Amino acid sequence: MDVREQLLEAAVKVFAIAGFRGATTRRIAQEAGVNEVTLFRQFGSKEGLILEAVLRSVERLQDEAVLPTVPANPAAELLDWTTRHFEFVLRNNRLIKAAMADAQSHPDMACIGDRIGTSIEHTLRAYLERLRDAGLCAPDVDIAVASSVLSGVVFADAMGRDVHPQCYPYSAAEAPQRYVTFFLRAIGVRAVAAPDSAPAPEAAVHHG
Amino acid sequence: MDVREQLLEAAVKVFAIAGFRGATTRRIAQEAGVNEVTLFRQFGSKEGLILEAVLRSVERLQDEAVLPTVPANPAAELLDWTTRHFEFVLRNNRLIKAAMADAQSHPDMACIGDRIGTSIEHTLRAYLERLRDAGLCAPDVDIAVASSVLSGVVFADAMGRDVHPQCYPYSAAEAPQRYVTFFLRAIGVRAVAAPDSAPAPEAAVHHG
DNA sequence: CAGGAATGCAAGCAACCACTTGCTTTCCCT
DNA sequence: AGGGAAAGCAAGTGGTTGCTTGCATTCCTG
Repeated sequence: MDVREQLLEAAVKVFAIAGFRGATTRRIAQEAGVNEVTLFRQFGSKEGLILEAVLRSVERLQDEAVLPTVPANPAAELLDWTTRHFEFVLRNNRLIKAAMADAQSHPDMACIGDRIGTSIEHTLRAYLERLRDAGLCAPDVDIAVASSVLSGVVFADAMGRDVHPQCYPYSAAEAPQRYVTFFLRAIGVRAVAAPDSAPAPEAAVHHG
Repeated sequence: MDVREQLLEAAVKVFAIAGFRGATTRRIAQEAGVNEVTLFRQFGSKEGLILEAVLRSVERLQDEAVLPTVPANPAAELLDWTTRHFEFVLRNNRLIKAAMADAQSHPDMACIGDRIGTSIEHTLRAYLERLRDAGLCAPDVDIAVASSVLSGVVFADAMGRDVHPQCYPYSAAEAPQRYVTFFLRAIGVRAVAAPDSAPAPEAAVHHG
């Protein structure tokens, strides 16, 4: 494997654990199995390395969770999005925490929050608007609030489950299903109606 | 004002901005308008100071948001709790971010997350259980999920509104009302309360 | 095989860090 | 007024950090 690649991987790893100040060049180089001098020869400075590493790490996983352009099976589609989004935030738990904390003194780091924000904006909220326009949920639902609620509970769970687990008596595996069930009821989506248009991608939701 | 007090206030302030490693003793002392040596004479070490400062700061606000033992007006009571909790997290936005990030390398710092968690556990969730037992909401609501949803959206909004404001087209002032309205509908609480028991829900928020 | 580029290694530099020491000054209490 | 505790001040100590330098080694290519 390339030396640059090893350094980039080690940089995100150490940064997620120790933050910007705690991620020393010696530690990153050791983690990468590379001499510290090579780090500076390749990236010029610690800042250059960490910034490039975090940016690349964010870009790589921008589109893991997607939603269809035209809603067919809200229950299954929202469960799929919620599960993927939840697992993504859970997997990058520490990286997100570190980036959020360092974003103040290091504004370029805010990209990760911005990326997640625009992702939610352009997928979940747009989907919910189409859902409402298609008459598949209650017509008077506040879409912006609904979007914030679903993405918010997913974010809070993924960020806080390890810190205060007493708030989450259900496992991480079943959390998305529970949130989606609650959410569907909140926005007035019927338990699945088998429409004539499209069959259900997954038989995850039982019939009513 | 006491020198200890000045140092404790300066410590939380600087820690919230710069994190544990970034909060140097020189900077804290300067922010407090106190000689650096006094810091060590009073608290022994940087760790002792910051830990005591953060702990005290957390304890101070554990009792800001409360809920009644016996539910009377769910809409007003939940709006009051949500508003106070939201304003608390919003006000301590950066402190929470810094503590979350440093909690990994500094386990004693995790108390802030733990404190918030138990606060939610012992106030909101217990309240919702009583609400259900009193027949004031739908009987089949998943209380743990409902509690996570309301506290989650409040947390996510307060933590992310400054980073990706495009997700929050409504102002911070009206956010609690919107979330509570959405939430009440989700758990099946009727919009009405007895007109003689309490006036408009907004009246319960200010003038405390 | 020759030569240049990339990497490793040892050492070091200036800055900053938490923390200490010795001494002077201020302030409070009787 | 006087004595002791608390605070300020200047200087310094050992350790760490980002980054550099000089040189030996490896590796790839023509």
